[in-house]
Amino acid sequence: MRIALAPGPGSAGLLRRLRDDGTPDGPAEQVSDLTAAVAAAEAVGQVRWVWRAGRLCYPQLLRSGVRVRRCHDTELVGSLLRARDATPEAPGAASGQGAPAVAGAGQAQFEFDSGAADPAGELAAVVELHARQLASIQADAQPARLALLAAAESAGGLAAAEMSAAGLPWRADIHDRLLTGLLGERPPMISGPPLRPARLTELTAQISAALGVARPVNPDSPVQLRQALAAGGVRVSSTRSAVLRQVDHPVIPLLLEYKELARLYAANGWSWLDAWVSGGRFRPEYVVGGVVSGRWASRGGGALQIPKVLRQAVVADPGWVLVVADAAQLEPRVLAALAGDRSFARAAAEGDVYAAVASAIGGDRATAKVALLSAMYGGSGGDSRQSLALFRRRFPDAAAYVEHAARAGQEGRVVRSVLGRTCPPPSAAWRELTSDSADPDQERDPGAGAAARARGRFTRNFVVQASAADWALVMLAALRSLLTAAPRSVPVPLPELVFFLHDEVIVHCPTSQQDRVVAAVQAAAAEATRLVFGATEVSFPMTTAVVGCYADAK
DNA sequence: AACAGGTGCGCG
DNA sequence: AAAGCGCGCACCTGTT
Repeated sequence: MRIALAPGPGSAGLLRRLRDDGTPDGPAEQVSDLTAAVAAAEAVGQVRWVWRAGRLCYPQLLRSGVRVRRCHDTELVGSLLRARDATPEAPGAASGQGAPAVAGAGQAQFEFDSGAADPAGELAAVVELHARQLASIQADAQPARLALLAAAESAGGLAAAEMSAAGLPWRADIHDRLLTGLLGERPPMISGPPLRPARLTELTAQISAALGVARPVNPDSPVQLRQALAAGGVRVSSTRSAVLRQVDHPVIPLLLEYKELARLYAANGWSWLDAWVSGGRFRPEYVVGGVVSGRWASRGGGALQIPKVLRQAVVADPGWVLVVADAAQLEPRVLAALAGDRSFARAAAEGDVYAAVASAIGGDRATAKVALLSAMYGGSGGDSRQSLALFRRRFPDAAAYVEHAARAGQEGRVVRSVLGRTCPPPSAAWRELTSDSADPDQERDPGAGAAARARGRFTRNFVVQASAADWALVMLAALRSLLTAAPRSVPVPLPELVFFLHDEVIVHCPTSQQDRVVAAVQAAAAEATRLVFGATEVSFPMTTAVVGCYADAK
């Protein structure tokens, strides 16, 4: 059963039952307590809520303790369909001029036109959009796959809101102790230029002394630092750690230590703690579909870049544990399943893919890993050349799959993930830059080849990264539903999804539930593999660790 | 004072 | 000859 929903005014809202094709099945109904109405409908049966966006509608429900199982998120589905239908401007090959930008056919088709301050207007818009989106999915060349993607993306919207509401358990006291140990006491908050923690001040002085400069150098300034290094006879192309590490000079260890600590202080120091951790939880805001490949992004708090040292602060509540699960070597396995390469699929059938590839190409594991990464990322650096050639000879179908995607990108075409997520078309500037000139006298821009190859690397990687994101999203959706659907003879708090990062998920659960959660993770992975890739020899194992502290997972 | 773009580094 | 994919965020620098 589908029910369209529009919130407001206040705690009231509008509901309208829909048939499975999206047409209304009755009149719109006003309810005075929307949350209660949603809870009541969820208790009775399997509802798919049809709403403008979980991002907008769901947090309110969660605050009242109401969860929903399924939804159709017109905002998220709309952005999938817009990406699919986006058409680049006509190539400017003949004239060398970029053709004027023409809105793609689907450009305006899946958007909200009303500001929807009025619930009736929003409900009508939702109902109409939903029907149009269902029809558009049915008209796709691969309707079943796209429908799965739409459902998974919508479920992702639910999971994201639930994870933000639950929060990642975070011990501010441990974090604070860690900072103090590494940086010294927290600098007092005063007006004027911010004070540095003691350890950073100390290092700054030592760095200036080691460089023998009269005026103190600000190590945060690449310009100043490069000048000071040059004055000391050290010439570097940049002040990146990787570059500095190759230099032999007494100041280098000081600089490397400074960089590491300054980064921790700036990105995840006390201010971060004040801003993002409250009530023992870190509550990031996830942006579902925020990356073109379908990976999630985040807004504020740098949720997807928590440094490894801070994992010490992620500690389960008393009587609870963290189940940390990670899809092992996801991208190579995805390539194996995508490409239908028999030999490669056999290599990815179990165990360590890199080791299996190594024995197939007669090299060591590290070489095999470089070859695989080069195949998936488009690298061609000196060391990878030979191993990549071996890889291509031994696994021709896998190599051909990514090379085909690279060629499409270079030629300005788009590529799609296994479930039909489409990469963006090239920009007008790219087309302009790379278009062949009809005028033989006109110099071709020397950057044209580089731009074409860069797009080739992007689409080469897109088919793998986006298909991996498809798999992970379906896995997350399956896990979410397994965790909440589990029968509970004794009332025990439900396990909670608390973190998701590309190929890794953390569930916080009562200790008594840990075995069930681990089993659910494995079941979710198997389900995702079946739904996304059908019958395949490739396995997608998930490693799981049951720990009290995130830092103790692998 | 505010902004844009570059640099650098954290994560996968 | 140059060369790996995708992000978010903080700081610096030059400009308005």
